[in-house]
Amino acid sequence: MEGKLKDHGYRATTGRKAILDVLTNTKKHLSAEDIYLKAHSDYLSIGLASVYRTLEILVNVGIVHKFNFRDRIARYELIKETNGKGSHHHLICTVCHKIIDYEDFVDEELALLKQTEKHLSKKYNFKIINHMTQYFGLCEECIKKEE
Amino acid sequence: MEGKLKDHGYRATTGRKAILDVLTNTKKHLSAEDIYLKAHSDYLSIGLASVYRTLEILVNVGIVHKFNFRDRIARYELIKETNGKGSHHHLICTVCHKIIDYEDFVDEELALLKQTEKHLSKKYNFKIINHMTQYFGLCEECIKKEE
DNA sequence: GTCCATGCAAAAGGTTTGCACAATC
DNA sequence: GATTGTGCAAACCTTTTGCATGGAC
Repeated sequence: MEGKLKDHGYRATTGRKAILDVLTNTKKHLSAEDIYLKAHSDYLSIGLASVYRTLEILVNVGIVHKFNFRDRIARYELIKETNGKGSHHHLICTVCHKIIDYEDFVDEELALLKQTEKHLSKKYNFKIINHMTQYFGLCEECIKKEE
Repeated sequence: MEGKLKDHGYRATTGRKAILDVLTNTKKHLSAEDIYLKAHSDYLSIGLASVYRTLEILVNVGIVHKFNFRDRIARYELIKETNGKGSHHHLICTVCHKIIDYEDFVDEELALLKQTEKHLSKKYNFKIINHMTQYFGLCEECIKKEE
């Protein structure tokens, strides 16, 4: 993964490695500040600005995916290359903003999405790199609270 | 549509009607500032803060959908009630940030999404209100530029 | 007439940028 | 040793909020 940085002419500095480490070893949907705080344990002097700069590079290089849910806080996660169904399927509660990742039923969904991808690529001459599906609605607790 | 405002206890003011008008009569993916600028032609004295306040209400009431693409600018569009396949399928170029809406192939896609929706609702006790699919990649022009 | 909505300006808060210093190759 | 990356603080820009005034019911 550090190799990918060097391939693109970027240096593999201690700070960047620390950030990659954080992304590798934690749950998803981390904000820049989350990453900044966690990276401190490995590498005390890192600054928030560098975290942002590194994340931008990682997104451009294709290692990291940047999300925007409903709020203005960007969230980041590693792109898993093992299969296409890693991570980008979410249930988002519009009341409490909780995010549930689901991994079920993704196989069948994926089959169709792949097919659609093929159609779309051809029709719009668009090179698809990845995708994201979001369902908006009410989570269990917020349904109860509404009653 | 104004009725829906009143049902929820909100007043149907001139400014709010102007905003609904803008949303009804323009293309999608408008930012708050876009709406603010366009609303000025109908209703000169409207302020940006009121646009934000109105948009928040419209989202809560379920008339408008709020999007976040890659940047920090929120975008808004009317929710079409006629069918489920109105609007929330996008191809997003990660280089030039162009957004292409596609309407093709949505029928089949929708069938599966609906099915997945049912499964997910049951499993997570989540009440799904709407969904969005985004494909990230490179648009035709940006592919050419890369060469 | 009461209460809600508005406009303006100021504040908030996530992200970006300028600059001198430090680290990498 | 040259160039790229970093930390800090200040700037930026979208969105939110406070408050006195205006408009809807």
